[in-house]
Amino acid sequence: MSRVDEQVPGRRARLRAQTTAEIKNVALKLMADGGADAISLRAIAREMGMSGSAIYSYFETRDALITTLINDVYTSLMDQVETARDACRPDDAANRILAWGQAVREWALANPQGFRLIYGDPVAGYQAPESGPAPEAAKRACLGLTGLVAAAWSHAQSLQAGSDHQWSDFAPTLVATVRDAFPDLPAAALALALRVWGRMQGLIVLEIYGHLGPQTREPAKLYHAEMIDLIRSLGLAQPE
Amino acid sequence: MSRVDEQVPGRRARLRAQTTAEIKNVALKLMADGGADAISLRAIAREMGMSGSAIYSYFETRDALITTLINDVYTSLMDQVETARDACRPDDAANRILAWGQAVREWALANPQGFRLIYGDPVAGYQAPESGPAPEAAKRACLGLTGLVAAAWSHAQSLQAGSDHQWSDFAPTLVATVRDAFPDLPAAALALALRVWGRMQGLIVLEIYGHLGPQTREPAKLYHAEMIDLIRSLGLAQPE
DNA sequence: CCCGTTTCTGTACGGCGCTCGTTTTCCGCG
DNA sequence: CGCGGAAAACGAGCGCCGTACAGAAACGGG
Repeated sequence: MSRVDEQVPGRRARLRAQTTAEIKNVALKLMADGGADAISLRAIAREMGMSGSAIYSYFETRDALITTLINDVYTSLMDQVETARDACRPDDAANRILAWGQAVREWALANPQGFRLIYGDPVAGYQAPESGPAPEAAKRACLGLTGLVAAAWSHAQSLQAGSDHQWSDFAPTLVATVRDAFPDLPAAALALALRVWGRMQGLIVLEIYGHLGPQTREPAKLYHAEMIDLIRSLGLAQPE
Repeated sequence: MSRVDEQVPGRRARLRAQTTAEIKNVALKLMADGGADAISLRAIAREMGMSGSAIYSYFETRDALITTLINDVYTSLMDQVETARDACRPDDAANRILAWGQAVREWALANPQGFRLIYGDPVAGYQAPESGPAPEAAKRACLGLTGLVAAAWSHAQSLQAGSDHQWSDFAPTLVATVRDAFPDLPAAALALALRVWGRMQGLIVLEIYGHLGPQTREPAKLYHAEMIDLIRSLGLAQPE
């Protein structure tokens, strides 16, 4: 009830936020060279010039730090991907798909360890939480792709015969979100979105984990061809 | 020069092989529940009732053990996949592709930690060796897929316009093997094979690493649909 | 100014990979 | 049979790690 009343953050809280941010930055630096396993609380503390156990004032456990990192990194990936998509005109479905895919790949190449953190084995015995920003980001990914598919659905629909997907095949919350955003879209379109997701990730994962490198010198060309084929398989005219 | 003469392996060597095998089996068991990071030399030794440092008579380092495991596991995967493929008649290109893809997925679901070991971050700071059984198995995968593509090439060729792949885009040893096995195949077909690889892996990776589970209850249906679409995109008639 | 909360420190425990000097085991040869 | 020597196993120790805990220090609101 002081004059300044709710100077909401408070000096103490500001310092705390700053230290928390520094911990995360150092952790990201350690991860960038050395992988997720190189993220050690003691190393972070050493780098910051404080005692190892002091970190525990900011993160209850190493897993908690990793979880936070995953949330941050996943969110940053999705931000960048959505930005790239939105740089194309909304009615240019083909180029929006291409932009999405290439944005994912470029982000992955720029942040390989971050990509591994999100999509790979993040850390020993780590269990992905049921909810939180990371699953939220995964849903953004899946939903964004659904949007891309929705824009192409009038062309793609006729090519999706043969598989009989039900709404009950999917997670209720995802279904709710999708049906809210795209009321007229059938379950088959959501299935197609998930398949598109897998198709965009496949080559990237192989590349990031070093399985493609020994086979080809032109992974970018390969990925581009795959995206073109994907666009064609959705019944869209090829871009450019 | 005893009566048994050259009982070539020798009793000692047999014991050694047996112990080596036991170490690997215990390691696989530890990996099956707990992931690759749960493979600790001390835990293996404890399980086997011997001193921790004794393991070093059999494996120079933990990474050496992991490398051996990767080789074994990767080879077993490829054996199983090739067996599944060969259960289809050679001229039934579509079903051979389907069999290949589903064999990979089923193996992955049966050995998720093994799959992570091969295609994910196997272990802290682990660097894939340049040569050895594991890259060899990767080449088998890639080459096997090339065979599938080759069988479909007469149908697929016309659909691969637009991308200009050169032989020089690929690893020389891979090119040599491919051109030896399929002399008439162009570079574009090899590119297609790599793309098919990525396409088969994409959904599996998402599923194994738990990104698909929260979204759908029917990953098998999804994967099957993807394989059907893949087959269609190669210009083949859909199976059964 | 002072009390309570927050933050930080040092120490400790157990587990890890790995090294090294020592001891045990046991094959193969004379 | 006995023995020499190689292979294998041991155990202590080093430096890491995550984590727990008790006490000291810093600090902000009353």
